[in-house]
Amino acid sequence: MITKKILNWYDNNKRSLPWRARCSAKKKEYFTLVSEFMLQQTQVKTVIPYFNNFLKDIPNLQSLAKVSEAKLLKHWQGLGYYSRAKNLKKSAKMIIDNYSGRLPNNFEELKKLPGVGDYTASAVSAIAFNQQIIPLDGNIERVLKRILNLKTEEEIKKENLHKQKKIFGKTSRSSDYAQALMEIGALLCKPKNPYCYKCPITKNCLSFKRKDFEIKKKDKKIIDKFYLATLYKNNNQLLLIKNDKFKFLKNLLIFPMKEITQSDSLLKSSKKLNVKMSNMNMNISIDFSYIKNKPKNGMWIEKTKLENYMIPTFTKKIFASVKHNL
DNA sequence: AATGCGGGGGA
DNA sequence: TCCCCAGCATT
Repeated sequence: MITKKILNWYDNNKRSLPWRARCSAKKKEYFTLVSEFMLQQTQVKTVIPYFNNFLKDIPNLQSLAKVSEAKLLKHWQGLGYYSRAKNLKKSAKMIIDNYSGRLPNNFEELKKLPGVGDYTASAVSAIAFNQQIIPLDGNIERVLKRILNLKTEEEIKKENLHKQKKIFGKTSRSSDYAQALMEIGALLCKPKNPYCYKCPITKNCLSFKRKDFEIKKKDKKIIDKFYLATLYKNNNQLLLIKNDKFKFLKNLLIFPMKEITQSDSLLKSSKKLNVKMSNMNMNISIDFSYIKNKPKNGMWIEKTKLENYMIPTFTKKIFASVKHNL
């Protein structure tokens, strides 16, 4: 039985993670909520120190609901996806106001919390409340695709993956089982060079049988975009503006810039730079100039103090690549 | 159904 | 370099 093999492997091989520490039910709920928010698109190894620091300073739902924005973001600094932090705090407030300070124990109610989608609602249901539900994260998705050797567009659709989850069977240890499946994905059934020789379920695995471990995923198109950024300089200061023009980095600080064509980009630039952002590739040409036609809503920032502001990595990258010319 | 959101780690 | 990570919200 696949369920038993997986749980047995998990019992002998699971990592010791801070949010897996034995504790009261109430604390378990809080641990699960915080860790699941932090783990959204972020590796376990990265999250561990953040989780520990967070819990030291913000030990329960009540303190989280009252924490200052500055302190909250400070704890999140470097994790990325900062709206997760704000949503986590909002969720804490809602749980206190609407659910008497205890997490709702079912998928539908959990999904009403901001920042909680299908995955997190399923994961919390299973992990904190031992509900018979298997979350579909990147790890379990990969394990499923490997076991069934799913390849075609039809086969790898989310809807079909949710159907196929039934091959994992049922167990009364739903909390452990959800974590066990993710653990197998993370530790053994890796995207490349999976450790099949350690895997407890190779006998059930079609990819193993066929010796075909390639994972089929929807192909994302990468678009090249070309921009001309202008560095306005005034003594020690550089001009940044609040971005209300481009769809990315909304309301955050960027250098004044405009989109240009590829041929223009080839012609006019004193310096060229490639910046990768999200799934966009951007080719940025930098133009240097002194004060002229200052854009509206500009913000002069002393270049040595650039680091003190909340500035997106995108802008920092451009700055870093040109600062020796200033 | 696509796309934007950040940043880090590993090959 | 490129790929992926215990995804979510918006369009």
